[in-house]
Amino acid sequence: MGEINIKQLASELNLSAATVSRALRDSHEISAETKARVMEMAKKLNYEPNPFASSLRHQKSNTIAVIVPEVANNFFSLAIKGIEEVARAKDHHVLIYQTHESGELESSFMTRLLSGRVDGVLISPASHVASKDYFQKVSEKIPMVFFDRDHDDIEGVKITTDDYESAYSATQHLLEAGCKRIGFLAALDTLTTGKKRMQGYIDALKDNGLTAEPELIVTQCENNEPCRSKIRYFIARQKPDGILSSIEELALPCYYVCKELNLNIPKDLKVITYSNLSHAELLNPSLSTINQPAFEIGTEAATILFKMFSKRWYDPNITISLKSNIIKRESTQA
Amino acid sequence: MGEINIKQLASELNLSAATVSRALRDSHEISAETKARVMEMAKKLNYEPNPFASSLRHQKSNTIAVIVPEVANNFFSLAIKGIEEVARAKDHHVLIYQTHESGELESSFMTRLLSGRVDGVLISPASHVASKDYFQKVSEKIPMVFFDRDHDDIEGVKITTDDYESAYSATQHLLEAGCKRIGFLAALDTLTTGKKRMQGYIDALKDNGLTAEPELIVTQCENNEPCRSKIRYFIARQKPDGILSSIEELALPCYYVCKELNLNIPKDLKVITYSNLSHAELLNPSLSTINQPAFEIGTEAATILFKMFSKRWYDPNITISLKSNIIKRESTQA
DNA sequence: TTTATTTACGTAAACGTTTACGAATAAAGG
DNA sequence: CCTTTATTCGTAAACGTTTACGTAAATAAA
Repeated sequence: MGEINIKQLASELNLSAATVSRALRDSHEISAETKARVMEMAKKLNYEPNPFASSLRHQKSNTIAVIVPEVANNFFSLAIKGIEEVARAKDHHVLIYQTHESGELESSFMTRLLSGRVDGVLISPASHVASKDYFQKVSEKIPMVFFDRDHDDIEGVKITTDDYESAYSATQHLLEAGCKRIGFLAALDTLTTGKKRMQGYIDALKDNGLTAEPELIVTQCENNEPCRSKIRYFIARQKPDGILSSIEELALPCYYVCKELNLNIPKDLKVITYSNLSHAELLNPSLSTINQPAFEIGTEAATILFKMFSKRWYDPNITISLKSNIIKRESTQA
Repeated sequence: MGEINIKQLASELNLSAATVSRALRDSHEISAETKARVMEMAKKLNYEPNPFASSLRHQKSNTIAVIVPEVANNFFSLAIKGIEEVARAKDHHVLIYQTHESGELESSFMTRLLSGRVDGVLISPASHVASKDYFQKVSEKIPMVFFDRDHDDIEGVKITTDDYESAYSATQHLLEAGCKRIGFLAALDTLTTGKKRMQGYIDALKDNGLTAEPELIVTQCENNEPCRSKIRYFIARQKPDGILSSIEELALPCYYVCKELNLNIPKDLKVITYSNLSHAELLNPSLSTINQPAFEIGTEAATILFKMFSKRWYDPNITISLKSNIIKRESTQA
């Protein structure tokens, strides 16, 4: 580990470790002259204080944890970017954990964070839920903020987007583009996020005199290979003329499937999806998206976490909703 | 921080802290009966050992650092995914740092890691270089692996891809598709990575009886807004009929620019680029890519780092090159 | 001058673990 | 029976920092 410690540095200067420690933290108890001597020698010897000793003594880690389903995801990588930048400004370190949508893994990460390894947690929960006890347990001990995803039966500080409204608007948009038979590719249906998106879809249909038929809602279709064939079967069988996808990973397979089935987007099937694809405009056809402010969600969540650290945040149970941006492109053209 | 510590746990059991510690680590010095009692009570009281005390004592952190230019990037997020998975399997924690291509930031991160905060470092260096001393300084103290990017004048363990060969092949591919005037969008030219890509381009031209004309090489064009206008000017002025881009971020602007200039890809201009875009196939036209095995680079780099930890790796100066995959699509069709 | 206050530093304890060393008991060997 | 060895556990020191407390000298107030 680190080479030189504060005692060696102190003896080099004929000072006590206490004085050196205080000098380095610019304490008023130390003379300017001594401070200068200490600083110089510290730089000369490349002294770096041992963070574990420091954390042990202070009972704080200057570290936060970010728990996400996946890093390699347009939304989460952007959110993490935002989080890291805020943490950097606050001189904190960022630990990353991937759950791969597993509740068990998530539970294991969370409970192990109770050791004091981090001062706070930013989490976007896994969709496959085992137990939920650990959320409560952790948030009782250390500040915690949900971002993007959350459970409606868990209290906490939550940064989300306008999932209901955006799904409603997107459905409305499909209807206005002439769709009569709109399919919904569900995901995250164990989470508030997914439920709201579905409810927005259902209500928009209802408000337009239509009913959401169960056979038009595709569920249990996560990110793996059977997914595409399930979608192919759905499109071939149900012949929807519009699709609202609740995650990017389900929308892009539609493009491939339409090629296979010789269907034209948007003539035969219009597609709109939640997505943070930065180049949706370059797709063929360009893809209409519900774009979530991923970066801002990250910065906002992190900012609030730091406010919780400094007790400048008092509401333990609040949901802050940021606006998504619906961008209409060729894939939903009338 | 953590609520209960080992002393309280011990007193609860009428044992000494030492015994509890040993029991938890399954030491042979402790009777099976006692171990069981300890385990049970530890679970009951949700005991989590304080990692800082443990790290302080052991002089190891069970943590690795990943330093990258950006997290929100198709390549790096995939690499990080791979790294995290390997670290998970080894029960290590992963700290993330973004340099935003700044050498100063990178330097600051690196030198502060000398405190012992991490047992090893995985780094993909920033393109804007300040000094390079810190690479040497860090790698002398703790295991360090370069991935994807590196400096040719710095020794070390490096996981890269076949940059020279892939650039050569891509250029060859453009030539075979009929290009006579191939532009090169340079990036990372301070790094071995970028230099090799350019050399591959130059040599491929030379081997085909052509010379790389300076006005066909666009440099100093990083990821920001002036970038697109620079590319627009380049295409309008130099009228290349083929472009090899050394990073994804420079290739996609070509698509936008060609729309603006009413140029047809691939008829008027063929484009191929280094990229980890997962849906290059869906672009209009579908984009020919040099696909780097980002995930594998991540896992390979991490695996080697762990071998260095356990002294099962002896070569301090070696470059391991993984093969990139050139995927020819519509954007380079003859 | 004496006393009170300020300045500048040192001593030692504490943070929570781990582990070298030692000790007590039990089992085994003679 | 005594001695040796194995088993099981406790004591105390150590990891490197920080900080409450103490103290000596210098300065100010009386």
